[in-house]
Amino acid sequence: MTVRTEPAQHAGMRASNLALVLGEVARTSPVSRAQVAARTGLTKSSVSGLVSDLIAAGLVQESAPAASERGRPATALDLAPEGIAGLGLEVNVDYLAAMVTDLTGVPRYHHVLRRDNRGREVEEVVADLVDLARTATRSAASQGLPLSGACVAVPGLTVEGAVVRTPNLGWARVPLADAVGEGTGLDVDLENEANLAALGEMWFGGHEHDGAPLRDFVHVSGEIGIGGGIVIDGEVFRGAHAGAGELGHVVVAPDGPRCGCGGHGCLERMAGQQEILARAQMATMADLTRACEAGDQAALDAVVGAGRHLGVALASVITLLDPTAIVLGGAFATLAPWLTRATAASISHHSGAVEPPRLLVSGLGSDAAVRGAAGTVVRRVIADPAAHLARHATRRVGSS
Amino acid sequence: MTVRTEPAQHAGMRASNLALVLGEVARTSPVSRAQVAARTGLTKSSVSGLVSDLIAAGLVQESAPAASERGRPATALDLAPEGIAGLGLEVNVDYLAAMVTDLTGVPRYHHVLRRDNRGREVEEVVADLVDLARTATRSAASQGLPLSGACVAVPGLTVEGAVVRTPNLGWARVPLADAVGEGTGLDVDLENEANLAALGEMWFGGHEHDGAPLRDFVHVSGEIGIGGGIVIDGEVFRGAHAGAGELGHVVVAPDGPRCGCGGHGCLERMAGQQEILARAQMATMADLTRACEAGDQAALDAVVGAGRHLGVALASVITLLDPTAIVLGGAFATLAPWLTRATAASISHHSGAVEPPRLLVSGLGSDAAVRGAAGTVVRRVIADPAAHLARHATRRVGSS
DNA sequence: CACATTAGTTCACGACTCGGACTATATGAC
DNA sequence: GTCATATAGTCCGAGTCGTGAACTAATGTG
Repeated sequence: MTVRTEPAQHAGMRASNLALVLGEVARTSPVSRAQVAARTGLTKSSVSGLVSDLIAAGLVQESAPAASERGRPATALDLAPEGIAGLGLEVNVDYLAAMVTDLTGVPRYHHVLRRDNRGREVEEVVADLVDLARTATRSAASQGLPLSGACVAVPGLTVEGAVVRTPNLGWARVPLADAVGEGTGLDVDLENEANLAALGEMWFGGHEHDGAPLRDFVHVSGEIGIGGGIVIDGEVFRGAHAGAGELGHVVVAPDGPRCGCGGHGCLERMAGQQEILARAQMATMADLTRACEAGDQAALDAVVGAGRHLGVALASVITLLDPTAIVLGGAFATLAPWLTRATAASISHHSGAVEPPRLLVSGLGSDAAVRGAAGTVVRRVIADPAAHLARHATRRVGSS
Repeated sequence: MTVRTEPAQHAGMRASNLALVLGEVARTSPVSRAQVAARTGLTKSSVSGLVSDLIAAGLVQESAPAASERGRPATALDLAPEGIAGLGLEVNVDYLAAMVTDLTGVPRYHHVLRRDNRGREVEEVVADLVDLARTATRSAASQGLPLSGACVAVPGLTVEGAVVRTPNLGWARVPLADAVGEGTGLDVDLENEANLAALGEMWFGGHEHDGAPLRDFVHVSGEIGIGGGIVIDGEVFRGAHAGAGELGHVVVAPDGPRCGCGGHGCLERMAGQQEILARAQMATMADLTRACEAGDQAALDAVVGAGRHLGVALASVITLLDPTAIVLGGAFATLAPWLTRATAASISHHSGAVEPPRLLVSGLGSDAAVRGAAGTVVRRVIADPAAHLARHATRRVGSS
C-alpha cells in the first residue's frame, strides 16, 4: 500500500540487505552468518558478502567460536562497540546534559550541568551547550570512539535544525543545529525531548511486550511541562507539522481554566508540576516526594488528583491510538507509587477499551531523553549502514 | 529508520519498480514513458520494459499521441479502465450496499438495500449481503470487468476476516469474509467502516492540501455511532489491536454519564444521533434537518451543543495527531451548515494549535465507505502490480 | 578413522537496471 | 524540399548483485 517514490536499483538492494543483516546482528548478537541467513531469508553466500563489507567498515566484528553441539562451530558476529558512537545532548529548563553512546548502546560518557536556564540569555546557554559538547567529543576521541553525529533534545518544537519555540524556556527561532555543528564539526539533528525520551525508553528501558521490545506505545514525560511521545511500529509519530504527541494539551476539563497554550482545561494546566505543588502547598518536587513518603494527606490528595486528570487524557489517547502500553516517565515516574492507582482507575472509568494497555513506569527517569538522543545517532547508522560506508569509503575501487 | 524484515532480491526490485511506474501512471495520467522516467528517476529503457509488462497484464493502455510542440510526439499512457475492478460491500445498521469500481476509480455498479438490520438474524443479513454481492459480480462480468477481490465495510472491529464486534449491530465473532468469499469466489477483506470512509474521502472526495490530495487527516463519520478514521501518510492508522481511531469514545465530559462502551462522558454519548434527537425532541435525522432549515431553535441548540462537544474531542485529536485537515462526514456533513461554526469555535477555545487544521465537509456523504471499500481492492493492485501479474501469469516463459 | 553434521566460501548463472547508441517522428529555418 | 534540432522510445552491451550448488573447513559420533 505504500507509495514508493524512489526507484529500486542494485545499490538500493545492497543497502537494504546491509541494513537487514546489520539489524539482525544488532538485535540478536552474538549470531553466526548461518543464523543470519536463516532468519533474514538471504542465502549464506549473500550474507557472507554483506558481513565482510560490514566488518571492513568496522561495524561488525567476529569473536571466538562458541562451543557447538555438532559440526563446525559458528564464528560469532557482534556489533563492534568501537565502530561508531553517537553524541546525545539535551537542553532543558533546569539542566544541560551530554552523553556518548557506543554502537552497542552502552554509555561511554555522561555529564549533567544543573542550572536554571529560564532567565539566561539564549547565546549564553548555547555557548554552555557547545562547551559541553566539545568536552564530550574530546572524551570520545580519547576512547577511540569515532562520533557519527549528534542529536539535541529540546523541550519544544523543532523544524529543520532550528528551535521553533519552547513554551517553558521562551526560545524562538534559534538555529541550534548550526551552532552545535560549527562548535563540534559534527552533523547535528534536533528533536523534541519527549519524542527522544520515548525512543530512549524503547531502546534502553528494558520493557517488553509478548517477549519483544515495545514498538507501539505512548511515553508520558512529566518534566516542568507534560510531554508525550507516540511510538508507532518502532518509530516516533510526528504528525503533519511535527506537532503530534502534545499530551500536555489534551483537554481533560472542557470548562476548565485557560492554559498558557491558549486552550482551556489542558492536562498540563490541571496536572502539571505547578498545579500539583500549588495544591499540595509545596515548593519543590523533592518536598512533595518527601511529604508523600511521610503520608501527608494534602500532598497525596494533590498527586491523586493529578493522577485522575492524567487518566482522563490517557483514556482518550487509548481510544484514539490503541497502544500496547503507556510508559510514565520523568516526575510521574517518581510519583508513581502514589499516582498509578488513581490513573489506572480513571482510565478504566473513562474508557471501555477491551484490551487496555499496560501502565508501565520508566526505569531511566530524566536520562531517557539524552540516551534517546545518543541512541538516535547510533541507530541511524544501524538502519542505513550503506550511507555510512559511502561516507567513509575505505577500500572501494573505482571511486577517485 | 525502518526495520526491514524482507530480503531485497531482484524480483522485489522489479516488483517495486512496477509499482512505482504504475503509481505514476495512476497519479498523473495521461503520461508518456519519458515523463514517467523523468519523474521516477528510472531510465527510459527500464521504464519501457516495465510499461510493456504492465500493458501485457492489461493494467495500462496506450492512447493516441497528443499534439507535441517539438520532436516526436509522446504516446500517452493511461490506466486501462477494464483491466481490473474492485467490489466494495457495506454492512451497516440501516442498509446494505455494494459498489463495483473500475481501475480508474469510476463506479460501474452501485446498489443500496435500505433495511434496519438490528432486529434481524445475523445469517439472514449475511445471506442478503451475499446475494447483493452476487448481483454485483454478475454486473461486473457482463461489463467485461474482471474483479480482483472484494472488501467489506463493517461498523465495528474486524480481525483477520472476522467481525469481532459491532456495538450498534450486536454482532460478535461472525466469519464474514469466508461467507462472502464462498458466495462469490473472490478474495474478501474486512475493514472498519470509518477507516474505509476516510480512504474513500481521500481518494474520491476531491479535497486538496497545498495542491496535493490529502494524506494526513482525520475523518469523522457520524452514522448511528460516531466513528473516526485516522489517515497518516496516505494510510489508515490502526494501532496495536486494530482499535485506533475510535473518535466516538474520546472523553469530552469527564463527569458525564455512562456510555454503552463502558466509559463515561464519551463523545458518542454526548453528541451521538440519539442524544441530538432527544435534545431536539425529534424522531429522525430527516426531521431534524428540516427543523434546522426552518430555523427551529430547539433543533439548532441541539446541533450547536453537539458541535461544541465535537470540538472538544477534535481539539484533543489535533494536539495528539497534528493532522492537516479534519473531514466531517455522514450525518455531520448533513448538519454542517448549523454545526461547523460551533465546532470551529470549540476547537479554537480548547486548543492552542499554531497551525490549526482545516475543517472540511465530506462530499461523498454515506457512500464514502463503499467507495473506499471498492477503491481499496483496486488500489491494492496499483500498489503491488507484481502480485497481480504473478497470479494471472500470462505469457511468462519458464513457469509450467 | 570413516561418517554425519553444520559453517562458511567460491563461482557460474540469471535477473535486473544503467547508459549510450540508434531509430522514429515531429517542428522550424532556409 | 531539405537540413538542423528536439523529443520519444527501443536495443544491446556492461555492470551489479543475489541465487544455488559444489566445495572446503571444522567439529562430534560410533
